[in-house]
Amino acid sequence: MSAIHHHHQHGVALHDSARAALEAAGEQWTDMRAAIFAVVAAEERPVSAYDVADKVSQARGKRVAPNSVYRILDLFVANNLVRRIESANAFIANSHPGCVHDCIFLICDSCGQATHVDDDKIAQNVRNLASQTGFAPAQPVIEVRGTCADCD
Amino acid sequence: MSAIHHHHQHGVALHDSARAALEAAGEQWTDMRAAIFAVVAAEERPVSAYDVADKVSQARGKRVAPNSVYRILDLFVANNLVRRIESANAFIANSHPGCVHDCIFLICDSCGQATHVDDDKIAQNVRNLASQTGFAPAQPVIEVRGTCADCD
DNA sequence: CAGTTAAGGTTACAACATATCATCAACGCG
DNA sequence: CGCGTTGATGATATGTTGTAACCTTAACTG
Ligand SMILES: [Zn+2]
Ligand SMILES: [Zn+2]
Ligand SMILES: [Zn+2]
Ligand SMILES: [Zn+2]
Repeated sequence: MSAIHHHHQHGVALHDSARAALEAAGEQWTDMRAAIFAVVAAEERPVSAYDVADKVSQARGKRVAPNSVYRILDLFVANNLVRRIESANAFIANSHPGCVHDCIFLICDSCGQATHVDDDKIAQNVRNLASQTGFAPAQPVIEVRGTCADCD
Repeated sequence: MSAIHHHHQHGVALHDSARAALEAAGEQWTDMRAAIFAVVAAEERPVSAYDVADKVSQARGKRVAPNSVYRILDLFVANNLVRRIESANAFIANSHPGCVHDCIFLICDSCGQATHVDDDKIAQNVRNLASQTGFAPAQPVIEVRGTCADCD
């Protein structure tokens, strides 16, 4: 495997790996959780928790409070099903739930699309740099704002 | 100059370079701007715009609305006097206003302290990675959450 | 002087996030 | 069965972060 890779999973396959990953962690895959994951996974761009709340409310024909959405998104983030995009205060489905990386996201300032790339070498360099100064890195945040190929 | 460096400026010196950088950009260094810069520069941790508003209000004995603070912080960020820490929704003074880098910040989840490091090689690798996919990088965001040496 | 610009004030509102307590279903067990 | 426990979600309130719209003032310009 090269240090740089790129991978995707769509629709049912992604849903299934997400469910498997969550259940492997001893958590339940409930209807509510499935609905929230579906909404996040349907988007190529990061979605805000409030957007998720609106969409899930529509899908279920019943108001779902942001509060409940945050609870579940936090659970997803903790279990690597979803990643938080710090520079957008928003969330995006992890295209490879079982597999843990210090992910790098390229976020288009024009269309909002986020591309997920992993480069373990860069991530390791960042962690090493932090360690050199006596800092114990827990979670590198590497996001690149710019313009995607389509919007260029 | 090594690719990795680390530098600081304090008190009057920092204030002076900030002023010089802003004026070189054709902007004014007003009392309000000086007061806001002073508040941000006095902290080793990222401060929220609302914290700045409170502190500046105290310092001037007159309420300053967050709105005004945001206006000026945005100007500072645009001119590289202050950096925004995306993962904290907060701001920190740039320790080297004249000098442009893709800065890397190490933010302690325990005490909140942020350390500013520059490593042009890592930053360049991140930009190159983005470019390889056809993405035009404008602004890499590289922040590391973790625990500082003091809190360890 | 009138016209223009830049800085900042005032008010209102929108977007993002958390805290607290209540409800309900599922499960284990005497 | 009745009962206590746990985990998931609901309801409501509140806190924090960020923007929009419009106004006032001071300075500079012709
Ligand atoms: Zn991967
Ligand atoms: Zn785009
Ligand atoms: Zn530097
Ligand atoms: Zn610390």
